[in-house]
Amino acid sequence: MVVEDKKKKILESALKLFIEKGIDNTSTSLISKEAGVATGTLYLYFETKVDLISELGTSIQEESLESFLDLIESSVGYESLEKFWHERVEWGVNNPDKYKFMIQFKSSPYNIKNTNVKIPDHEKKLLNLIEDGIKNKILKDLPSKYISGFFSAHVVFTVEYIIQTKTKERKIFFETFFDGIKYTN
Amino acid sequence: MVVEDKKKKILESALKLFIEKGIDNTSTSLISKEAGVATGTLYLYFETKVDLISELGTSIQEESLESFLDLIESSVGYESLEKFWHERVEWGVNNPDKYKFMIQFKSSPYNIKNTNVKIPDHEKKLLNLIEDGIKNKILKDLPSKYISGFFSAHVVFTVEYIIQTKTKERKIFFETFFDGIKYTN
Amino acid sequence: MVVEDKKKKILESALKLFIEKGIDNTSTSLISKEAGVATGTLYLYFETKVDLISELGTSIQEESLESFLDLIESSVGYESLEKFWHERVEWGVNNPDKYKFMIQFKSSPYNIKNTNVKIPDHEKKLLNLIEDGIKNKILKDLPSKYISGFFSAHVVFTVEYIIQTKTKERKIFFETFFDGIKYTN
Amino acid sequence: MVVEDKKKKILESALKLFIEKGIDNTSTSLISKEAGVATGTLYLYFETKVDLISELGTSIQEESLESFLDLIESSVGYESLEKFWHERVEWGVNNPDKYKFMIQFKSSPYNIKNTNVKIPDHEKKLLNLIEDGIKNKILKDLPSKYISGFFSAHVVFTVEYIIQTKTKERKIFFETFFDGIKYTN
DNA sequence: AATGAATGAGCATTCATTCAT
DNA sequence: CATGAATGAATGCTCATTCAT
Repeated sequence: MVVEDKKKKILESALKLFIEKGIDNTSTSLISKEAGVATGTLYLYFETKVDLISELGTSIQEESLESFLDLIESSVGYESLEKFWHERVEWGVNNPDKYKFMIQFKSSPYNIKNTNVKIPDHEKKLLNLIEDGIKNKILKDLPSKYISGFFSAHVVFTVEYIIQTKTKERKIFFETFFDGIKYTN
Repeated sequence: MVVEDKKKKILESALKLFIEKGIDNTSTSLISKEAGVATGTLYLYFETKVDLISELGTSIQEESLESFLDLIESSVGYESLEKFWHERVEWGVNNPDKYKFMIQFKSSPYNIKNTNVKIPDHEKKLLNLIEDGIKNKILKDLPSKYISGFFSAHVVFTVEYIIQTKTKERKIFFETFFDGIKYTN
Repeated sequence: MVVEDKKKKILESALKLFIEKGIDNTSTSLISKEAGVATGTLYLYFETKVDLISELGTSIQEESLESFLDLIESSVGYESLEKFWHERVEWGVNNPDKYKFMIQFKSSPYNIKNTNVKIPDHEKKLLNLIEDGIKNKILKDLPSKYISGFFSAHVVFTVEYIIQTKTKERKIFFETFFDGIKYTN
Repeated sequence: MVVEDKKKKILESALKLFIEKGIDNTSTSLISKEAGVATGTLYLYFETKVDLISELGTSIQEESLESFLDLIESSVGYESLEKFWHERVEWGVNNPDKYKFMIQFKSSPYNIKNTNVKIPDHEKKLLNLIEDGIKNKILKDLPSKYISGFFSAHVVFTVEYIIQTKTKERKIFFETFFDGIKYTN
């Protein structure tokens, strides 16, 4: 219990500082100080700074996908896509720090995707659903990878917008995505 | 002339290395070596490493907007928006290094927006046009800031997609943006 | 009994690791792990790492002299010297790890000769015997300290040679020492 | 000139401290302080601490052999061997610090013999001479490696003895070596 | 302007030692 | 007696920056 608390505290401090100052401008000694532990203690829980970064990034990615995976079994249409979109946006809005770090981490050299199991899994499912949607003339005939990428980019942008403006709106934002990809004859 | 050439060489070397190895993993001495000048010479043109980074980021941002500003005088509609969008996307596709760095720089702790002059200027013009579009029922009644932000995010994502897939497609991608924001009754 | 077993286990583990990796590249926590005890346990038996090293060095030195002391009562001549020499060489050949460590320890900064009791004792006896030998024209008229030092150096070198070459020869090696110091008119 | 002075100063300081405190108990920052330069300066001249140690060890070994190599062409007998022996002993007595370090370095894990060219070269020559001596019944019929090793061990011991006692004697010491290996029927 | 040797604060990491359990 | 999590001083090394030439 207490042990896990200390590790948790270190991860939280790291997260906070990484967002504030950037990963490379945050020293391990500063993380320790922020977490209220000695410099050596950090190395009791993480072999290297890179390990700490990786574990933080991976654990947040997995956490962010937990609820998402439950939803992914249905078929694609306005409602199901909206549900997915909403779930992701809401997670980002409710976990702004983790969200910011996840974005930063994903495109960083520290993200050496190898132990990721869940993530490609969920991506594949989303792609399958999109391809179904295209076949069934619910979605435009675009590369499925373009649509899934667009989905992610749209979510990221919307999360940032909502955090900044603190707006309660959601539906109209989702529709800027869905109207862009829905099938029209 | 010769002086400016040296400064240019340093900026070019920095850009190349920043993309290759990341900003924080690129030492000033390595930049100097790559540029073929002495370590001290870099400090003749830039007070600090941060200044070099800022100047590089700002100059690329400005460069990317040069052509954009000329276009911005017209009125908003499918054609003019498509022109803007196309211009931005094409610049990104044709200057992938500068583009990558610009994205990286914008969300880095080094971008302490303060010396920006041109950028808010052009943003204001885009916002004005969007607001006109909303009033004239060409665009959906959304916050104009949301639309301009969506525009940028869509461009960024599309550039990345095009670079990765080397596709020649453009129009269908633009339409995923425009169909999302165009007025429908 | 059990207590002494634990201490013994620590000393044995330390010896093994010191030879394998060197004293300074062996951490106390590694010694503990090798000995199968907790890190803190080591400090129940030794105040500091230096104390552990000293005690190990001293105890091995004493052990190596145990048999030697029994022999030292006789008079100097080819046979008695050969007996001494042989005893020492054989102990080194049969205890190569302890021997290696002893040599290493003797010339290390950790050997701050102060607690030595037995050692000078035995050296004095050897010196007395040598001085008798000189008086009785059995040995060359050399400083007795030179002869006793030569004795030790010759033993050390020979032990190393025998370990490396695994030779069974002894007598001819002893004679390279004895012929060098025996009286000739 | 000045540059070489700085490097020389660092090597001298390192030598002094290595003997005083041992290699592993001497930090690079202490070496820098002793040499009167900044911590970073050391790394201008040596890539790593290990490189510094290696260069120091190798350069001293080579220096110690310079005069030795000239002598090695003659044939083996009392006089030539005495000349070799004397040369080596005198170098050790005149360079006590370098000598102590060389001994320490030779048997340390830092001596990864690979770039040594001169050293095995000279050893081979000495072995050849000894083998000639054995064939010509000048030396005892012992393994030539034993004799060459004995030579080195005898020199080392004698150097230590002379340094400690400050004696001027030489010839009688050499004879404790030569009488031990010379042919007798 | 240009050079590059020199600086020293700062970093990631280790490890002898302590102490609450 | 025994444990092992926790400590923090110390280490080897880097690098932005300076300055005498």
